[in-house]
Amino acid sequence: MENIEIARLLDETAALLEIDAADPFRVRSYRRAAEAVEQQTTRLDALVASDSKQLLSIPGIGKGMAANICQLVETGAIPLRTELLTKYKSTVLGLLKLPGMGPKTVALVWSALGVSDMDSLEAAAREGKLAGLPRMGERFATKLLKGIEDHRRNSGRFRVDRALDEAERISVLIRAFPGIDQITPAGSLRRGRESVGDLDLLVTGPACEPDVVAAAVEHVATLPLIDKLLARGQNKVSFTLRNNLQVDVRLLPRASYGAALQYFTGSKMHNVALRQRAIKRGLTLSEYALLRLEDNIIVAAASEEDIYRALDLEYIPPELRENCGEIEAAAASFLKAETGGLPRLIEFSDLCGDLHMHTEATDGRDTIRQMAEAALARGLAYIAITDHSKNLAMTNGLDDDRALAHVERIREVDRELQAVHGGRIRILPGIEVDILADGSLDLENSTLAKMDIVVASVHSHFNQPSEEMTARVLRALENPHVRILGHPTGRKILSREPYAIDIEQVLQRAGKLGVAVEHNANPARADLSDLHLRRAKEIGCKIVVNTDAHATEELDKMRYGITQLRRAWLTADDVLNTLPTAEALLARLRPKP
DNA sequence: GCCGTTTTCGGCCCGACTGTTTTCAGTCG
Repeated sequence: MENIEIARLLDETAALLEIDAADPFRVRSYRRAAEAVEQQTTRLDALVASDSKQLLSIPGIGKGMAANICQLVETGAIPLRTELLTKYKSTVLGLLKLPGMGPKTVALVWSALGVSDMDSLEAAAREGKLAGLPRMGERFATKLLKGIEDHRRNSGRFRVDRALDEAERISVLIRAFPGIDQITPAGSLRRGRESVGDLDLLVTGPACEPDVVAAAVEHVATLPLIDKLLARGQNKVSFTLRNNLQVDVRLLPRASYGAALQYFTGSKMHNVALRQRAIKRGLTLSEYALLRLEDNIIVAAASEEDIYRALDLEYIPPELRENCGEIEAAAASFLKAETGGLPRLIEFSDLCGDLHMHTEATDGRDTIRQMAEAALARGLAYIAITDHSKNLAMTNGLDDDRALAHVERIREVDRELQAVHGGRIRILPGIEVDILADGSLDLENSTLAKMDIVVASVHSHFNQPSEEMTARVLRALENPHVRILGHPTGRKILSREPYAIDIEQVLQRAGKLGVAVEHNANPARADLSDLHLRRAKEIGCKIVVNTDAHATEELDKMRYGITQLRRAWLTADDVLNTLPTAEALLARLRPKP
């Protein structure tokens, strides 16, 4: 059983307990355990089999929860969850996803009307049956029906690049109001998640001071791109766009901007842990300020740095704020401890090369030269041109003859550009070969021998048995010409479909063989999640972050990749294409046979 | 159910908004 599945079942148990009006702190402990499980880089089912006592070393997991996890792994069920499901149908959990429907309300419609799923809730609302219940007037029913409609239309999350585009579009409109200095996207977007559920925008400037903020709020609440206005308070406006992305805008005075930024960046669990830390120090942290409890004196509020420092912590980069060890590490850094401190995370400027891109020779749009010059303009020192091989016929993939001719062209352009740019950009000849069903590659080894960079990729992951696909990749890694495993999981970030490949096995093998594992920086296809990347680092895999660019402007996608590497706690030393020259990089990859 | 410079019991994060409440519970982030 995958960790994500264990986490899901623990989280469901928490939701059911909540509907059952259980002790809220017990509910919280199940939630906390679910979060902790989701963050683990090693598989808990393996841990249960080998040494289940190790579960207790995970923060948030005590004796009771460890027993739950053991039973779950061994029998596939948590007794408490099973018991609650005899009382409530599992479809009630879906009701919690509707706006305005929390555990109390779900329990109420269940006990009063026998409503246990979305269809019957919708019917009850339409027939006016909700009106007899406390706190459920006509407006509640209207809102609920809209919520059900929206949920059916679009209940998914948004890709980070799309959310960033929307943030920019909205920011331009808000900035048109006089007295707005700064607009910062917060929430999961600032933490660098690959998808976001909603968009948090924090706004500050003279127009956001308490005595004048009403006018700015009015400006935001009447923006032309608003589809539905959801809420409007003294300094907050919530709305949805036509694509159903929810946007929360908060207008805040300069003096408390740091506290607000910290608060709304989250994550929730990070904030909870931080506030617990504050209380232990006689302080209290809110979105307005860090206050001393005894006399309400403001200790810090204007900047995030001030707040972390006042809590005896080194500044924690947003990407790490998931409450999975960053607070302990920041405390160690603050105390200048020898070990266990925060790492200096990789930055965009650390990257020196991109080893996976396509040209017009196959399904790319631009030429070898254009790609190289675009890379140079972005500060890179080397690239590999890795067009598709023949098996991908729809991309005009290269057969052996064309691939060999392409190598010659690449070397020729490399020589030309060395003359023009004095060797500031190098182009390595390469190929992205397809891994066939039997694990062989679709070009001759004699062809691959001419390439500096051979990226092996599986291009049809889905609807295939996992064992077969895993075996296929492992066999391909045995080919000594392969130096990079291309987008190994082939996953789609917005669908939660299970991976077609056993990542653990593949990473283990890749690490042993010294094959680089590429992290594809295209946000639509971020192939290794941050957790997989952490695991890859633990195993000692050589990690390469690439764009798989099909046009010059796609090289900019490297920024998303960097964010995700930072989320995985990676430093420049963990990533191979931070090495300054092509020669240094090639020396660290598996030697050519 | 977890946890411990408040250790084996008694705590456990904070504030705003909504609807319909005439004083606040429930939801949300």
